[in-house]
Amino acid sequence: MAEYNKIPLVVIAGPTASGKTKLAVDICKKLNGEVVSADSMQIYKGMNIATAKPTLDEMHGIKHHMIDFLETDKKYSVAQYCEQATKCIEKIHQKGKLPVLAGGTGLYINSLVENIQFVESKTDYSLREKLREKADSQGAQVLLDELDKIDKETARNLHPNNLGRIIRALEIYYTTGITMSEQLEKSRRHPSPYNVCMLFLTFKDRQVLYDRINKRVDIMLEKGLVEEARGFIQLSSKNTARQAIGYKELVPYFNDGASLEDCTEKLKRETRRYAKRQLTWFNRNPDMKKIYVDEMTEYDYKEILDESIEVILKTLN
RNA sequence: GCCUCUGUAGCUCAGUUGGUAGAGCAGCGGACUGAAAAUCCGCGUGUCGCUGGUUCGAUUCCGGCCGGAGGCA
Repeated sequence: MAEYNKIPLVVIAGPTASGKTKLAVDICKKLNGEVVSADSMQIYKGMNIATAKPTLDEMHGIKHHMIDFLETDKKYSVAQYCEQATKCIEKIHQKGKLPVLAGGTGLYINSLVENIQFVESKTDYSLREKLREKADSQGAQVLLDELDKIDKETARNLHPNNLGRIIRALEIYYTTGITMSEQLEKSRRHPSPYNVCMLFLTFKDRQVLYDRINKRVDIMLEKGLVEEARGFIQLSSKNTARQAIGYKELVPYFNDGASLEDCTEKLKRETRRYAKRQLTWFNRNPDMKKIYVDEMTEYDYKEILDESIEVILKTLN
């Protein structure tokens, strides 16, 4: 039931190529909303084709936030995302409009909706570097043992191969004095300010989603993905933007004479795997209302939209 | 037409001196709090082409059939 002191918020989650962009725009048109993107790659300027960033045409005059604002050599993080997106949502609400959070980055969506409070201190890259060197010379197990003495609970849940997480857990302790598990508990002390309705676009038949993905990659190529990629593969692999699916898979084509066909296959496969990880992420959230889009052709689309609107109105009012 | 090779997981292939089988890739499941389109963990999913025979027991040995590749004509 609605709570009057909370900000109404619609969330549209789903794997890549499930139709989030279109649905978000149509919901905004019907309910006087604005889109807030929750996508870790669409934030970057110029990365348009590979990220399937909505075009002006596709936006239909609906305002989109949190896309296309960051230089590709800049790093970004969940914490920054939550800070910026939260402000966006407040502003939209103050204007009397409905914020519609749409995207495929599960971590961003959850952290924002659940109002996760991140640690105050900034990322300590030099400390990370030191810890990484230690792992290189003495093995990751040494770091995990070190963590185990500090924070048994977190250490138990980490595999020695997952070095990045081990380092992060140590970083939190060494820079703030509190352990990762304490921080996890602390991060949830603030209740969510949102009266939220979450829709999850998903598929009964996985193959239908995979077919859509394969087709979409072909369309991206027709739109000039190769040319776009040419401009980004020079980025250092340290850059977040360089991790986008659609560029790194084409590197062998540019540099090592691999065939475009082979790279395209790889690109499709990586996109499918990514979609699977997204499904895993969203599936575990029981608060999301599943909408099966298997038959989301132009013909049935109206039904999906109508159902979405109905669920939203019922949940938010 | 004859000869040779070959048929095992979705694909490429290993293997069982006869006790119903295992690698890589693909796939599936999961985790996720400052990299998250990232990172990491777990899981063989199988009428061993079909059909007779020998055998306590055949995917394995033998015969026939079917499919594929090559050679000789």
